[in-house]
Amino acid sequence: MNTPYRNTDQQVAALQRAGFRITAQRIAVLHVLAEAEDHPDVAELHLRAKIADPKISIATVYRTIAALEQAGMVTRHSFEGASARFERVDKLHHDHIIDLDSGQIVEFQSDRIEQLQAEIAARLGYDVVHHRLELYCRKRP
Amino acid sequence: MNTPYRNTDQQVAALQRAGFRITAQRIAVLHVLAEAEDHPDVAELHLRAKIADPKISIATVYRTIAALEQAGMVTRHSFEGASARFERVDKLHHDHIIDLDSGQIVEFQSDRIEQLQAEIAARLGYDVVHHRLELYCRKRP
DNA sequence: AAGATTAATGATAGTCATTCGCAAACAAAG
DNA sequence: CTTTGTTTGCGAATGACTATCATTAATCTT
Repeated sequence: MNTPYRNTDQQVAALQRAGFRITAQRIAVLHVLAEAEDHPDVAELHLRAKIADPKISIATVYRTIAALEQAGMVTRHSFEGASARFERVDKLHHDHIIDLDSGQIVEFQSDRIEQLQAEIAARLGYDVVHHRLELYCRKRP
Repeated sequence: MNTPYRNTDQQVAALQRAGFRITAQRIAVLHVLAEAEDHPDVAELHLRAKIADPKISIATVYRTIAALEQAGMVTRHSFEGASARFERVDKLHHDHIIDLDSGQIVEFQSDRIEQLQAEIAARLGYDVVHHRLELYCRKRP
C-alpha cells in the first residue's frame, strides 16, 4: 500500500451517490473505519478521527455514522450492556462470538444457520430483513 | 383458575431462597410478570404493577427486575433501538422475531440452530454460555 | 410479641449514551 | 464568486438507567 490509508474512494463516491455532501469530517471517519480491524464505538471513532481532524465533534461522528448507516455502508452492533459498535459492510456477512471473560469478539459465518432462519421466518409468514446472532461464550477448558 | 392471578408461590419461594425479602412490591411485579403474555419493558411493568400497588416507584421496579434476574427467574432482552424487555424463564427456551413494522414480537424455537451454534463455537474453542438470536422481519406480501 | 437488625422503598439527583437546536462555516450549484 | 442548502460545533435536552439517603418494613432475636 502506498498511502497510510486504505483506499476509501469507493466509499466516498457511494456516500455522495446516496445524496450526502463530502466533508473533511466524513472522510476522516471513513478512513478510521477503513483502517479499523476491530469494532469501535462512537467514543473510539471520535478519538481516532481527531488524529486526522482535531476539531471534529462527537455530534458529527454520531451524524456521520447515521449517514453511513442510512447509505448502507456501515452496520451497527448493540452488544449487551455496551454502547453501539460499528463496522464496514464491505466485509462478508458474519455473526459474532463474544468472549465473556476477555470481551474479545470473534467473527463466524454459517450458511446453514442463515438458511434455517429464513425457513423459520417464512413458515411464520415473515421475510428476514436482517438478523442478529451473538454467542456469548467462554473458552473451553 | 380460582384467583385473578396465576400461582406465583413457586416464584416467591425461589426469590426468598435466593436471599431476597418478600415485599408487597415484589409480589406485585411477580404477578404482573406471571400474567404477561407479551414482553413488557420497565415502564410497562411499572404501569401494570401500579394497579395492585399504586404507590410502587419505578426505581423499585428496576430493582425488583434486577433481583429476579440475579435469581435467574427473569431474562432481559435488549432489542435494537428499544428499551429492555423482560419475560419469565420458566417458559421453554425460544428466540424472537421482531416485526419491524408493528413492533410485535413472535417467539420461535429451533433445535437445529441451537445445535449448529454449539458446533460452530466448539470448532473455535468455545462453549456457548448463552446466545441471542433475533430476526428483524417484515410480513411477507 | 416487642425490639433489634438489616434490607427494601420512594423520591430525587446523577450518569451515560445519544439526539436536538441553532448560529456560523462550508460544499455544491449556477 | 455568489447563492443555496447542508453540515458543523457547541451546548442544552432527552431517555434509560443507577446511586443516594432518610424512612419504612421484613426477618431475626429473645
